[in-house]
Amino acid sequence: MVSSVDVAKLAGVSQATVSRVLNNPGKVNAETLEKVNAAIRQLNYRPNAAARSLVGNRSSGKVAFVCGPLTDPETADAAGRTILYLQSKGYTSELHIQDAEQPGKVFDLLSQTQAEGIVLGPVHITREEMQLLESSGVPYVFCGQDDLAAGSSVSMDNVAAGRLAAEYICSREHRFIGWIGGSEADQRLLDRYQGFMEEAKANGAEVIAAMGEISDYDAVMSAMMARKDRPSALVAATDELGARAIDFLLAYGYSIPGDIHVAGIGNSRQSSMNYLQLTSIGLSEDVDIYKEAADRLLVKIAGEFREKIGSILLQPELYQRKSTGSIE
Amino acid sequence: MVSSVDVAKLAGVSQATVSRVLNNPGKVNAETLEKVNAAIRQLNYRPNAAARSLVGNRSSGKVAFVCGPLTDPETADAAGRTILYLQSKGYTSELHIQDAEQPGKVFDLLSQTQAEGIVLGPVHITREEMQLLESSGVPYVFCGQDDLAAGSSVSMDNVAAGRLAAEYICSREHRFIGWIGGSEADQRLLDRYQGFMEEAKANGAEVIAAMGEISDYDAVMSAMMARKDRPSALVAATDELGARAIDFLLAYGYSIPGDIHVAGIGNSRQSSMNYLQLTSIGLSEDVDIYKEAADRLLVKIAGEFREKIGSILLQPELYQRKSTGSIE
DNA sequence: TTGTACGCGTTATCAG
DNA sequence: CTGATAACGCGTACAA
Repeated sequence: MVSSVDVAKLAGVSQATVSRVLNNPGKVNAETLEKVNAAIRQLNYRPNAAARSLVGNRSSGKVAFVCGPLTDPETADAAGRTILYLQSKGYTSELHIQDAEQPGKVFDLLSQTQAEGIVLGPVHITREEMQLLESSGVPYVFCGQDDLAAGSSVSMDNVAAGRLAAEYICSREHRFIGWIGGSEADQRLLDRYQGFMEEAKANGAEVIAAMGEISDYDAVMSAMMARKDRPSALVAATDELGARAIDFLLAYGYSIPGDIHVAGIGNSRQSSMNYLQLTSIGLSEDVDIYKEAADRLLVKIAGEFREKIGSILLQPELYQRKSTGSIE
Repeated sequence: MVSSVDVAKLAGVSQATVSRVLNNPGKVNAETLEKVNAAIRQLNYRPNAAARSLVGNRSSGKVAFVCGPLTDPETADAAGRTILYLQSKGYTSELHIQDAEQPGKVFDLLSQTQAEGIVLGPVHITREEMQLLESSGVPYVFCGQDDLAAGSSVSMDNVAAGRLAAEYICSREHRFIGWIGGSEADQRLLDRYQGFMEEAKANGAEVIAAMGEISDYDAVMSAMMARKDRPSALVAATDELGARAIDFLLAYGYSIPGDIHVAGIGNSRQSSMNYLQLTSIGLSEDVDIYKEAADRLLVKIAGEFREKIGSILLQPELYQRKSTGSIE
């Protein structure tokens, strides 16, 4: 590694002068400045950020964002918004993606991060990993799912969303309902499932639940639709799963909503597309929980005291679209 | 900031012992270990990563990925795949998103990065910024667009894709064709546009081109479809733009492909969804240019010599789907 | 097993 | 305007 000392040697000046050229070019003789810059170019010198932040005791300017695979448009949107917002605040984000096969691994790399704070998106996290995170002392914020501990989180009320979905579907006279649950490793989905089952049971509806990884998706759908008492409506735990359900159903010759109704949860951008028109339970597009979460994290980072910042739990609403027979 | 010295003081040991507790707990007396750990907890101590990397002169284990907004599913997919793959190789990725309003800003933060290498996805980069990047000495790889300089890149042949799109559409007897170009700040799109125009002209077709930011999308589409000689087919520079075009057309009462044909470029996952069925020119889903690009970057990082690694330019193929009247 | 002492690359404070 | 020199927080020989 080429250091400022090397540059200084080549330029025939002291290391301090090199430092000045970098930080206070105005306070340096034009002639020496040129000499030093030439040496910098010649050696391909890059100041070492680690050393810089060490002496300056300045912040690393880095934040970590943890989430699931970006193939889910909702997740991608979450990551994109958060990172872009943090960038505008001068922070660089590192993205940690949880792999369905080794969900815990993401926290290993995370523990080695020099990020000043962590935004936890929709990921699966065990109590134990929470403990580790908590004890690490790094400020963190949950976004999209409730905080298991009593930290701070900004999220839609996932249980309520599940309940609302069941309530709506039952009000449409469906008695046999399919639930497409997605990965069991996602706390959001479990919450939604819980709310959904509660309300469905209260309404006397029968639910056929299918949980599973996205990779088995076709098998899950086939198994559900092959039954004699096939459901008249499908509720998916996310819009992406709902979209995939529609994709599957179309491939198998079903018409929607003619043959079967489909609804999702999340009210993502794609759900409102005219070619999809997926009824969904979620938050308004105006609500930016990611910006909110990022702001909270920045407050935590800045705060000398580890203040308790309460959680925000937003109530979801119903967005009726064509996939459940409603004309918008 | 609480340092290992503070911990040492509180625990009544030397700083070196604290360091050992952290890195070699086995080589420390169980009793002292407990004492030190208690102090660590009490003070909420976190080792300073900057200092750590400074002394160890160890690699940062970080790679930067630069791309456009993740709202484009293709981009999100690119980022997700790359990051996940790099994670499996033990690297942490920082994600730099180019903002359409300040395209150059992303390189500012990038230049301060401690990353060992950079993957440049679909972004707009000026010659000047390329120079800066090149002279910084950080290994980099282009992915998804050709390298402006003669570095190394892994990409679909975007010009060929545009040409193929034009060739196909013209073969379907369309004479008035609309081109939805997206942002002018994306080199990929400009390449595709160039190829498209060449081939369209060669076939004697008339093209109405609409470039513009995604935010003006509705206006662009309205302007195009309001013309008396409205196009009978639309070709979009990306599948995402194609999907949006279809969304717009459906909202305005058009039927696809009945009233108008639509094609995209990229062959993204969403284009093959049954609810969208967007004809597209692109690479097979099997081809993982991101893994390939990441591998090349890792070779560059590892290599003592800055070897010249040639570029890969993959030839796109046509994927006919319902949006151009083809039954798959 | 533990402590001492040094150096990593940089910035900042002094003298000169 | 420039050059020594002292930190910054940590890992690690080496000595005890």
